[in-house]
Amino acid sequence: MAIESTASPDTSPSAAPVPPSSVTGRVLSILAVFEKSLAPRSLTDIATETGLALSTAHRLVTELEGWGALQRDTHGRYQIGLRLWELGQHAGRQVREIARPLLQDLYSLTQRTVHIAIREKTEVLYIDRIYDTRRVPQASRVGGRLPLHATAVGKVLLAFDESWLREAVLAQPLEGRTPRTNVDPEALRIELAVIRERGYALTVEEVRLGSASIAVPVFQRGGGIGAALGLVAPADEAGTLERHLPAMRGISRRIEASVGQFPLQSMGARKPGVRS
Amino acid sequence: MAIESTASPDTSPSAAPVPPSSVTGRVLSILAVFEKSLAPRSLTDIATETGLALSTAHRLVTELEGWGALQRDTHGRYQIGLRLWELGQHAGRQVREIARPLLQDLYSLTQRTVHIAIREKTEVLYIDRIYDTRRVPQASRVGGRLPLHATAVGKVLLAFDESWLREAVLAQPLEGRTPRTNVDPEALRIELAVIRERGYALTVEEVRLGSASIAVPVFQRGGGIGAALGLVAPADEAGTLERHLPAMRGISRRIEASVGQFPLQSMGARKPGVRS
DNA sequence: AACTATGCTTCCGTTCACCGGAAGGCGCCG
DNA sequence: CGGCGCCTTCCGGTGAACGGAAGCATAGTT
Repeated sequence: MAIESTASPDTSPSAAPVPPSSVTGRVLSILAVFEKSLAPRSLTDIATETGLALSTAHRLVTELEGWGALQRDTHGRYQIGLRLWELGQHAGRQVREIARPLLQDLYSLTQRTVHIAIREKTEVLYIDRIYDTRRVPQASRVGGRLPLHATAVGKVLLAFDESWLREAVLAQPLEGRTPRTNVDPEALRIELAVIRERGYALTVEEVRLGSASIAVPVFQRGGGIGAALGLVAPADEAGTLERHLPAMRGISRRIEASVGQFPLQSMGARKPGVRS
Repeated sequence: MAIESTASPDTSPSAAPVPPSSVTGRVLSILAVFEKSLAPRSLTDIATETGLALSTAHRLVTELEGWGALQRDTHGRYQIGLRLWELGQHAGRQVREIARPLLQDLYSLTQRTVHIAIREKTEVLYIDRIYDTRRVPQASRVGGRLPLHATAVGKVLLAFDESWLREAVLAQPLEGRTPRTNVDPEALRIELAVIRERGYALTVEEVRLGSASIAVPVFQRGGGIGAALGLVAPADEAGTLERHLPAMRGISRRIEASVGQFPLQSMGARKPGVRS
């Protein structure tokens, strides 16, 4: 069962993409083209980026368009279609529908940008967000990813997850997003222990200069962390972010309670070995 | 170019689904299974619902899972995967990112559930929504659809679109969601003319008993309607909904202005014949 | 207006990936 | 223990997919 990883260590970034041998793989590789950027592509672009023959790309793309997985703009270029968007809304739908109103409550309590995120592989994935009216510049967006070690939500997700996972992430090279990002594995290990102890993470300008963030865990019924609830504010508020903790913890409890009856399985990553 | 419509007028609802002949079609039919309900399916379920042989379903589903289009829960059942959700977020991303903060502004001005919707084929598709803290029961959800003729946003979308489209929808059988739904084509035609004249639609208990709704159009730079901005409230507020119109129109203008520079093409449906 | 460039669409004979019946696990329940 | 439901693997025949090439459409150029 060799998984044809799309994140292959391709030596030449712009050349010779290997077209998958199965039709399914080819179709998926067409969809994957749109993961890199949201820019609309011409048929030729798609054929080039996937390594497929033009006529093959044409046939597959036409069928995808007919179904609604892709759609064409006025120039005839292709983009992800609405039907895929709808379909994607189903993934973890309960969680988002439950969390959204509670996120709003948190927003009205704090008047700050708030978001909820989960861990996907070794990155943070932002599930939903309510924006501050003051429009603090954001480093991420809903559906976007950031490294686990640089964000407040990421640190929480890491601190409360299993130790083997934590060590695996710390063992990788850690990207520095700003001069203030903590990229020292040893220092991070200590920081995560502190976070686990006091129950929240606080970062200042580690992901973007000018903004600070605080986050608390959201646990699952069966034990283990399911998500993280975060709040973002201008860096000059960093000293007073802790005052939002009671509200954040209260909302986190309510999310845990509401989500509890649903397994919440769909959103979390499962470990490979499943027993019993 | 016969489009293999999935919404086929299947005589027997639970039996004999015809498996598409192309691999692409089969893959898509597997994804389509999850459009009906968000319930996780076993492999056997998928094979049954698509009409595929078990071994075929197994092969395709395994490949989809490997890529991340599907994922398995603890019982081994399949669901839409996170990678598809992320991908879907790309569809019409600008529009949603631009509209979201403005929707929030409208919410803070009105303190009512507000949403933005577009037309997809002959239905309303809800793009985004901010929920009222009072939790008025909702008939729809983000990513969900409702008939054009029964909702305020739908009526606006219909009223300001081209006449051939309007007539086509009125010619179809019109489903009544509640006893108060207007299902008479002639009466609807008149109502739509009134809506076009005064610039907004108002519905009371047409989609769900106990709730009323008001909506205004959002036009595109190039002319033509792009979306509709709606507000939902308990039915007893029906008489006073018009007081929200200034706020709604103001926000609509701002959405038009912000979206203007982007073509917004991706979200709207295009008519078949494109000239010049 | 004629010409060139670029990109999309259609066609069709060859071939290889897909299909699906069948047989072999695995876990559950009576 | 034996039966059952469900998942996974295997393998030979075959038809759907492949891709080169030719035909169109549209925009840009002399």
